[in-house]
Amino acid sequence: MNAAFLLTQLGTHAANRFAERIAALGVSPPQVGLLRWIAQSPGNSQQAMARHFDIQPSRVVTFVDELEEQGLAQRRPDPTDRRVRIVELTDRGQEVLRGVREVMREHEEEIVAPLSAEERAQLHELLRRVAEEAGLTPGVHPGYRSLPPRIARAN
Amino acid sequence: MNAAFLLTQLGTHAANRFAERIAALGVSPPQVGLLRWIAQSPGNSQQAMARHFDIQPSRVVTFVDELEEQGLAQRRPDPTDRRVRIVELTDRGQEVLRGVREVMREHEEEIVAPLSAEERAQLHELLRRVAEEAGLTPGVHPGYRSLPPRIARAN
DNA sequence: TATTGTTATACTCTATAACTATA
DNA sequence: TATAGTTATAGAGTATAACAATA
Repeated sequence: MNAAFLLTQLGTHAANRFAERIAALGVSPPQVGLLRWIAQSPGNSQQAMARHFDIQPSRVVTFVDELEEQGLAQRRPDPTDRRVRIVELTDRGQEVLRGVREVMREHEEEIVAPLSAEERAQLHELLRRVAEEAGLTPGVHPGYRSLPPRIARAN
Repeated sequence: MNAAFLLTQLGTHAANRFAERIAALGVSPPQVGLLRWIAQSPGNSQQAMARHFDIQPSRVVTFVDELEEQGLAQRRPDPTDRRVRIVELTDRGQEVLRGVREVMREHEEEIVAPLSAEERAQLHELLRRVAEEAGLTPGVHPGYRSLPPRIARAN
């Protein structure tokens, strides 16, 4: 079992566990990504969101529709360009986001549970360097675009 | 960016890169998983395969169909139980598997490229312990069952 | 003419259940 | 009555292209 396979295996495991945890808050992993980004970069359009996450604009529509239906975000017209719809969090969305942050802390603790404080720092630094070399955008999940999302993978 | 998120992000990246590499050999990630398992545990039924990978028997049918159409594996009747179909590799399947192993070495080298030999050993050991604590079956990819396989994840 | 957001459509992956042939 | 393999069906997730409103 080489490091690349362990990364794939653990990455999927971590994503699955996180999805289970936030399901209790009524949100999905991509919704969490959007909530966090909306909070951090307020006043942005859906196009900006599509560019940031490198997804299709039509998918942004679906995600924002979901957030709106759940009362976590709302669309607002841009006063300077009537084509644009600015997306912002509702009070309830900010509340859910606080819950998400707590879940993230619990999740992190669970994943690195078997490691000492020193080992955690070591792992973090090694992963950070590998991610940097791979050219990954900090905070943005690369998704599964080119990957047939099936189960019985060897790597 | 905590370790859990880095694992998710890097795991997806590694899986995507591996899928790209083996696409040149004409096989998909799950096909690689099956090829390797068939080679390592010869004479097994499709049911055994479904149990090992924890997937539905109906999916095994699809995967083995694909392998057969590509001439990489073939079904053979079990002499002791006429319900059972034993799956084995063809010569061409074994040849492709050798290519897959070479690709795995190249892939591993690419992922850990920025690390020294000592750091690679460190990372491997840390990942191994985390995977063990998480209860992951060695060599079996956990898949994306409970995870909405979308792109804009926060974790 | 280009851009924002939206809708429509098709395609892939997956889970479930029903079916057949054997045991 | 249970099991191995298969087929059929429906549901998610995704990509693509076309569209209306606006710039």
